[in-house]
Amino acid sequence: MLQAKEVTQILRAHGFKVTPQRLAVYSALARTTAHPQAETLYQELLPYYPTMSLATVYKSLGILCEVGLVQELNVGEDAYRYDANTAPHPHICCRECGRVDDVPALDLTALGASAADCTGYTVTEQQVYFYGICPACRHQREKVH
Amino acid sequence: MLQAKEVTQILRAHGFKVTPQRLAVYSALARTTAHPQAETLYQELLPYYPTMSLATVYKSLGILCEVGLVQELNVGEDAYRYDANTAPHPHICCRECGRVDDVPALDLTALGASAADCTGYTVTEQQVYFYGICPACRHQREKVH
DNA sequence: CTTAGTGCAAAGCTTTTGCAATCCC
DNA sequence: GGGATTGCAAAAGCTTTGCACTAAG
Repeated sequence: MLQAKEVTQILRAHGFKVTPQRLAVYSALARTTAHPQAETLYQELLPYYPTMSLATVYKSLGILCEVGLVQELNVGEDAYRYDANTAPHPHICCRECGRVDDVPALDLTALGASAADCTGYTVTEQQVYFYGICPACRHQREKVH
Repeated sequence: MLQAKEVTQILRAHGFKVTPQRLAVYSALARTTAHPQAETLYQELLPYYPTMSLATVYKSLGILCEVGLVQELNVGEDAYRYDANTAPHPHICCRECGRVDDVPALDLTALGASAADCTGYTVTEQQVYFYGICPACRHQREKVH
């Protein structure tokens, strides 16, 4: 989670202007580990930035991705999710409640290398998604029976 | 790639009727390794099934996924892609031309187990996506310089 | 001051839905 | 024949776009 000052520098270095909206979107995203969708971020910011529009949230997220401050996830829902942790790490998604968590510290570099070997591609990025049932939903199920 | 007879059995076993449209969608998907989108399948089938509609393609794909004959991919595009190879295997996507290839034979079971350890989830599925430049696009680039 | 960014509404896409006609079993 | 399925058109949902106004540098 970077400070506003650092975000400012990075935006400027890429030729983008620094606006309260962009800082707010980054900061809201950096404060949570819930991997929110654009709409969710918008609803969170609205009380503090009453004139902000959903289109601006989308544009800001696009730029934050472009400068490498944010990454876009797609767990196979209707909408994208966003993550201010840009270190490559897997995500895990609950089929029951839809929550998305980080999976810490699995080393995936070897995987990427062997994928490059098999396919002849030059591999630059990777995304790993796991799906299952989160602890809370599992306990919920057990209670019912 | 299963024969029509086997597809028929599997659909019936799940209580679904067997229609020419469903068989055609499966067969088109089983014949290719290009991981097409619904629209692409629709365009391919249209000459042979002039009355088929895109909605039917979507509905058929949904049912084929449900009975385990097909899996849905999401490489982070606007649209879903589909794969008749339901064995869990990674995919690799070219950032330049958008093609999606299979990555054969990487063992991912250990990954899933350690993800379950880290997070407390019960892990049931996984999707691994690599991104980079495919051999054809790389050679194209070299030619230019 | 100049140019990029915001906010609004409208458009664009993919995917889903409602419903009458049709087809599978 | 009965009930699921098709095909069409319309709807729904997410994301992008065009444009006048505003604000950053």
